[in-house]
Amino acid sequence: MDESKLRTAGLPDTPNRIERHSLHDAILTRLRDMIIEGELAPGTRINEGQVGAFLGVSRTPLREAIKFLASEGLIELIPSRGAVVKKFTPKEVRDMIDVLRTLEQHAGRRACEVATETGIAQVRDLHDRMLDCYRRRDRLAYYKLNQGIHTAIVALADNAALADVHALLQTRLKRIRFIGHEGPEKWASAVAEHEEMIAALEARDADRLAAIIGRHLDQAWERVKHALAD
Amino acid sequence: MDESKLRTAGLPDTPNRIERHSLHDAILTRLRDMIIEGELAPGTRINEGQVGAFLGVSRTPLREAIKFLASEGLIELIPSRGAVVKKFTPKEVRDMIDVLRTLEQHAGRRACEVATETGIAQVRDLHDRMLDCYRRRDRLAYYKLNQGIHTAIVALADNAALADVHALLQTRLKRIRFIGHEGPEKWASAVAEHEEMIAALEARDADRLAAIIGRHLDQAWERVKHALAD
DNA sequence: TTCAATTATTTTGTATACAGAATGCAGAAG
DNA sequence: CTTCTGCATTCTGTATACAAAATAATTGAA
Repeated sequence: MDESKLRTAGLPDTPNRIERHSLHDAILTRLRDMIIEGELAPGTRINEGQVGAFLGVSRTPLREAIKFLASEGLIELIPSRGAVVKKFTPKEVRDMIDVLRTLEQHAGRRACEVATETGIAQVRDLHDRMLDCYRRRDRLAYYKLNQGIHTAIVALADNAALADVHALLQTRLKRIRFIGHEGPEKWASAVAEHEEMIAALEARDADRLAAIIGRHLDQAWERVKHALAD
Repeated sequence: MDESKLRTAGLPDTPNRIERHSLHDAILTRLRDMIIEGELAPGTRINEGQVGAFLGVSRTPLREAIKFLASEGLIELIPSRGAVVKKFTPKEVRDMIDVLRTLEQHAGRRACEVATETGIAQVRDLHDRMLDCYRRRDRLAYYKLNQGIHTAIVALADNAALADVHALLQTRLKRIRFIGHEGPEKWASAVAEHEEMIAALEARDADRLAAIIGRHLDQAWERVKHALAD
């Protein structure tokens, strides 16, 4: 009796449910990663039978994942001819970065207004861990933390729509940034900029933060634009 | 010989291909409209069998459309429990409008720089047609042209990513705006603001245009916020 | 009567099957 | 040798079928 009562009454609205069907997300994430990491190169036609067999799933859930990624803009749907991995032109990349700058600047300003101290401290923490990766020259971990910091700053603005569109563009750019290997000197300056960003955020100096973010993303474009062929 | 030469050589890269398979887009558009127009109310669970039968298609393409709309943010996917029409909280709506303002202001500034005269003229044309609808009190046509003008201004900025994210938020807000019936006096002021917007654009006065867009979207929030219950 | 447990039904998730379109190839005509 | 046409194959688009999970209904017990 005690037990049953507990089970029905004591449960929170959303229990610690084990994600029963994560297969769908699994396919989605797997495909996305394959595109980002270049395993599926831009311009590649996605053969449903082949890829499905490779992932060990039938075409049905695979096609659903493809439709999802198409809406994300990573894949292009051509009627009766399937899906191809979207290939971004230099202008498109530049435009994405342009929008990203606008969004992050706005997020930064808002963050200066509404962020909690603990939230800012968490960003500082991420930054410290990123510095650590920089010192040990761990590029991949650095890269991930770098993205994480930008996402975290956007999150501080406490605006779901802002976070959504930012994540969307960030995802589309991931593959490009993955390629854009900057040299040591540029890497150092990028780290320095990050340090400035955090400082401005801690001082809640919105204008300064926005300016730094602007410069930071301009440099991101500089770093990346050379690696774009067609 | 002449004919064959013409056929093979004179053809443009992308011929006037009849869209053979528009069914997919048809389902997508139909579903989207059903959500926007409230035929599928927010919070409604989408029964695949039911809706599929209603639309006259099987569950397979329907599910694909649902996944697409889920990525657009109009539908929420709950594992093993299907899809529900996304219900936006007042804060979420406010946040969306906040981002929309940032995006449109940015677009406006860019448009002042890079827009062609003919492009601006086309916006003016849309505006004139909208005025016409206003005079004959044709709300639906007015509404559509209103959206079209905002989209057109964004398009003038010539930035695909910007247009993408703008369209995304615009779509999410469509249903809300569809509800937000403003009274005659507010309607008049909205029209006046539009007139100012076009004038600023024609003068390529970026700051003024941005200011007007800001006010315009603040008012959009004012108009809409009362209609939001939960 | 009320609550819990078990069963029945519905509904989602995935796989398979089939029809139609697109691609590739081979042979015939020029 | 080139080009066009017809055929075969491959691949996409859609429908159907089946398994597992979730929801509803029913029965039994306190």
